[in-house]
Amino acid sequence: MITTNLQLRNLMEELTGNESTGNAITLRTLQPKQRLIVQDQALQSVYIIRSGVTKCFITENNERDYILDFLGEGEILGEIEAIRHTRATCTIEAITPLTVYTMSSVQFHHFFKTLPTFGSVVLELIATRLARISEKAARQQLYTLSEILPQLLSALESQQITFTKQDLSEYLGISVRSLNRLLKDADNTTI
Amino acid sequence: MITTNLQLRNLMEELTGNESTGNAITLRTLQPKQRLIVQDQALQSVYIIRSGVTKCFITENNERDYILDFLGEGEILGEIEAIRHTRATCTIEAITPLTVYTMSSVQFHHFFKTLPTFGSVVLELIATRLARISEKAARQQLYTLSEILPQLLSALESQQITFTKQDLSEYLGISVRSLNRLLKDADNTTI
DNA sequence: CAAATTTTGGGACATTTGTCCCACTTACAG
DNA sequence: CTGTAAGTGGGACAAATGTCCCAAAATTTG
Repeated sequence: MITTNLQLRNLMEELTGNESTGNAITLRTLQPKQRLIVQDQALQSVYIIRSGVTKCFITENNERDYILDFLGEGEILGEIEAIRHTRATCTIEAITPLTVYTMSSVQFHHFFKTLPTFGSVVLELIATRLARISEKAARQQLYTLSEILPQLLSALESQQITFTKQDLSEYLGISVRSLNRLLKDADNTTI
Repeated sequence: MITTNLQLRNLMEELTGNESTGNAITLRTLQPKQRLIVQDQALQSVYIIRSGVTKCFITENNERDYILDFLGEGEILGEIEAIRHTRATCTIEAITPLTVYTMSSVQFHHFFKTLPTFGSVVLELIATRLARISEKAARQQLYTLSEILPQLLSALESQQITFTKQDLSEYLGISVRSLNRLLKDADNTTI
């Protein structure tokens, strides 16, 4: 539900404390609803979440949003854009108070090439994200929502934060109305 | 519609001809409907398409398939599994006669680390794939199919191969019946 | 604390999509 | 050439989802 990567979080903590790498990394804080990255914007930085949770979403031309994932501690942001030299493909918005490590895109490339641990952790993170989003897309197309909902609800219970119905429905790619209907029906069958 | 990566294809051609790297790469040929990778299977190799087209799909527990993408020349296969040390997350099936370059997963990691060009091309390819599948997922959730279909049809026209209705509907994540209905309606509005 | 705003819950109806089924065409093996 | 299988096209109905709308609850703000 909320992805994290403690390995990368710990590594960043280490790099920040290290004399030779620490001054390339700064910290930044955001409040809920503030946006770290805005779709179609050119980026100069790469971020790694130190604490807090964000939503990563795509806004289509019809102004509707689709939430790809909720990203938490140790997740990296803006790396796809740094690698591909493109504008932001999605928007990153804080849904809790947020602290991120910040480095320039150039520095990111430098770390990636010169620090084997950083390189392999980031590579694995991106590969994992690709697998996750692929599986999510498949699940959403192949199952009816009433089959997906129970999984989502149990995933929600183990989370410490609560999501708005709006966010949940955008994560599922359905309207709030449909989500409400499903939740009501789920209740009835449980009783 | 069909993704390709000529940069990687050319690079592989070069590496195959090169004395020091060539003997780590072999060629393999498949016929349409043959499977190069089967979901949940453990892999020992990484493949790069030399010629032909494949479909990359996920089979869910309800036996339905979702086609993530059609992969053509220069696309890499099995790299996610090599990076993450996991079993195959999807199945790769030839839909035309296919020739692939084959290398062991170990060799893949070695190339990635020691050949800067190979590393950066593969990294960029994976990043691009992540962006593509994210956009596809968003599009499928946020637009009605009648809005997506015209884009798909125009993409189809520029392709040299024809897809079965089955494949197209699995790419869209809908039933063949729905696809037929949409195609019929699209015709009527055009007339 | 009260007003204003956001969030939630749900009725009623339209639209979309799936399921089941059958007929017609096309490709291919014997 | 012929029978079988695979692929295509579509009717009829059921189920899922969206849209529009309104009211109650919760949250924020002055």
